[in-house]
Amino acid sequence: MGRHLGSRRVTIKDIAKAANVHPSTVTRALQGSTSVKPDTRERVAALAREMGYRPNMAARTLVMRRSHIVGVAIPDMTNPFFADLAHGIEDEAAKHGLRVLIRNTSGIESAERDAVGFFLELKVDGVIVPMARCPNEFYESLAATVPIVHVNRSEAPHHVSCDSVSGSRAIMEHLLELGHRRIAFISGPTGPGPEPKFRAYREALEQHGIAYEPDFILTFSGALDDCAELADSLMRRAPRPTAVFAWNDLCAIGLIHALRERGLDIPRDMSVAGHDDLEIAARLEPPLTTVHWPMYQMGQHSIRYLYKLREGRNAQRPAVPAPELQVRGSTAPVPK
Amino acid sequence: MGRHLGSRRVTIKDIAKAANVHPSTVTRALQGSTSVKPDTRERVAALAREMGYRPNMAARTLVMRRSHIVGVAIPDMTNPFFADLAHGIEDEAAKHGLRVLIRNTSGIESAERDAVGFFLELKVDGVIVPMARCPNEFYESLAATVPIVHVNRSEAPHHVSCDSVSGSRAIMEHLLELGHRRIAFISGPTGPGPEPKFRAYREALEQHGIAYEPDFILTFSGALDDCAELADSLMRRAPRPTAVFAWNDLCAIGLIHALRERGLDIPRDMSVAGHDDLEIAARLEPPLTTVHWPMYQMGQHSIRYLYKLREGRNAQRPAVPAPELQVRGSTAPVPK
DNA sequence: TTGTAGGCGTTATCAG
DNA sequence: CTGATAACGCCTACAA
Repeated sequence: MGRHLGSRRVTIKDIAKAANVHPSTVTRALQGSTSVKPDTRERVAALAREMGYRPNMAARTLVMRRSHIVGVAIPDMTNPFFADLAHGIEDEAAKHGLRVLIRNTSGIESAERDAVGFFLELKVDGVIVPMARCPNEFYESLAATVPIVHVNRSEAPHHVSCDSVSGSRAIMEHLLELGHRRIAFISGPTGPGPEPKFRAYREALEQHGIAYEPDFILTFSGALDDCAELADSLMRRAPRPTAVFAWNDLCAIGLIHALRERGLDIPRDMSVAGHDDLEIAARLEPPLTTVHWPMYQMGQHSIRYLYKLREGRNAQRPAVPAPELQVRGSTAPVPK
Repeated sequence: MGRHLGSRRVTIKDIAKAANVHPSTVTRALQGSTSVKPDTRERVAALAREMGYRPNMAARTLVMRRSHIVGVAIPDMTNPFFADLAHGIEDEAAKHGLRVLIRNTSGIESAERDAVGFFLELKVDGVIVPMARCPNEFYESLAATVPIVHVNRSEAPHHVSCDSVSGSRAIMEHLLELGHRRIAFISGPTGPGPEPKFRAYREALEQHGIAYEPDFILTFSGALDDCAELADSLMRRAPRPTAVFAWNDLCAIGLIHALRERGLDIPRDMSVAGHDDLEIAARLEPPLTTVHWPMYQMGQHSIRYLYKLREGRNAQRPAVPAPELQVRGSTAPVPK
C-alpha cells in the first residue's frame, strides 16, 4: 500500500558506488564505449544486471534532447486497417532503435491536437499522423520543431501515400464493367470534397459519360449504427442505385447488413464495394469486393522517411506500391 | 532540412526573462499558485501562450519522479475488442489528469516484457496489462516499483475482471438447451488449462453428464489463416461435433468461413458461438451468437483501481457487471 | 509576493 | 583509460 512512492530505483550512481568507479565511467561502460577497460566494462555490466538497473528515460531525454520515441496518432483503433500500419511502423522503428508510442484520437480534431501536443512535450523524435484531421497550417507551424510525416494526406509537405486514386478508379472500372450506371458514393466522416476516392469516382463517371447525381452522394459518420440511415437513404432514391462505392470495409459491412434487413439481396439487388481489405473481408458472406492497401509497407516507409527528415538528408517521398483491387462476392452484374 | 535539431523550444527561463521575473516565479504562476500576484500570473500566462511555451515532460518527470502517464500493453490491436477497453481507460484517465500510452505486444511474451520495461523507464504512474502473457512472477517482482493492474487475469494480485466464467457458462447452457451434446472447444493462443472459459466448458459438460472428449479441444493461434486447419480438424472428428465454442469472434468468423468452404451450412450443420461481441458481430451473416463483455467499464475501473493503488488507499477490487450472452443466428438446434 | 540554491539522473567535454 | 564538472529544464524548500 502506497509503497510505490518510496521505492527509489537503482541509478547509475549506485552502480558506480558498487563498482568503485565514477558515474561517468558507468555511462561509458554501459554505452559499450571502446575507451573503457574491458574488465571494468564487464564488471559494470554485470552489476547493472544484478542490481536491476534501468535507465531513467526522463534524465536521458533531458540531456540528449531527444527521446528516441516516435509518436503515432491513430484515428480509429476500432479499425483493424490501422493495425497493419502500426505493425509496419513498429517493425521498422525497432530497426532504428526507436520506440513507438500510440495515441488514440478517435478521429476527433481536438484529440489529435492534444495527442500531438503530448508528443511534443515528450520530445519525440518524430510524429506520424495517418489521415490527419487537423488543418495543414497546424502542422506547418510545428514542422520547425519536430519532423512530421503524414500518411495519406497528399496536401501535406511530408507524406507517405499510395496512389489512392488508382485503387478507387479500379473499383469504379469494375463496377462499370459489370454494367452499373447508377453508382452511389459514400464518403468518409470529413465528407467528399477534395478526397481522392471522390475524385476518382467523379472522373470515372465523366469518362463514361454518366451524369453526376448529387443525390447519390452520402456521408458515413464512422459509426456503424448510422449505416441503417444510409441504407434508408439509398432505398429512397428513385431510381435506386444498383451499386455502392463505400468509404471502407466497416461501412460496407454495416451497409450490407442494413440493406438485407430492408429486403435486398446482396449482391443481386445491389453491389457493395468496400475499401481497406480488412483481414476478415474475404471471410464474410458475401466476401467483400474491396481494395487492398499496402498499409504495412506504408508504415515502414513512414519511419524511413522520418529518419531521413531528421538527418536532414534529401528526404524524397518514398514510392509505395499501389493499392490492389480484390474482386470478391459482394459485387455482381447489374440486374436486368 | 535538418533544422529540427537547431530550433530550441521556449523554456521557462525565456518566459522569465520576458516577464522580468525569476524562473521559479514562472513555475508558480503557471501552476496557478495563490501566492503569486494576480498581475504577474496573468502576465506570465499571457507570455507563455504567446511564446508557445510547452513544458518539457522529461525535466518535469525527472524532478517530480512521476510522469502522469499510464502505460497500457495491448496484446492485439487487430482485435477491436481492445479498442473499447482502451476508450474506457482513456476517458477515465482524462478525468484524473493522466495520459495514456499504448504499446502493442502482439500477444508475444517478450514484446510484453519489453513494453512494460519501456513503461518503467518512462516512469509511468501505473501499468495496465490486459490478458497478460508474462508469468505472474514477472509482475510480482515489479509490483514494488509501480502499481500494476491486470485485466482479466484473476491470478494476479491486482486485477479487474468480470465474471468470465458466467458468460461462458451461459454459452454452454445455450448450446445444451439447443440439444447439442458434442460440443468442441477452441482455446486461445495460450492453450486451455486454467483458463476460465475452459473451466466453464468442462463444468457444464459434467453437470449435464456428458463425457469430456479431449479430441474436441483445439487451439486457436490467433491468426485468422489458421482457422482453415481448425475447420479441417473439426471435420475429421467422427462423430463430428455439432457445435463449437470458439475462443472469440474473430476465431468464429474464420471458422464459419472455413466450414462453409468445406460444404457445411452454418448454423444448420454446425452451431458456432463466439466471444467478445465485436461491433460487427451482429451485422454478419449469420449474426454471431456471442458474449458481450463490458470492456469500456473495465477500462474505467482499471484506472480507478490504479489510482487507489497509488494513493495507497484501501484498493478494493472493483465489481464489474457480468458479461451477457447475445443469442443470434450462428447457433441453432442440433440437427436430427 | 518573489528570489536563491540545490537537485532530479544522465551525458558530453574536458583534464588528468 | 578514468575522474571531475557542467549542463539539460523544471520544481521545491527556504530565505528575503
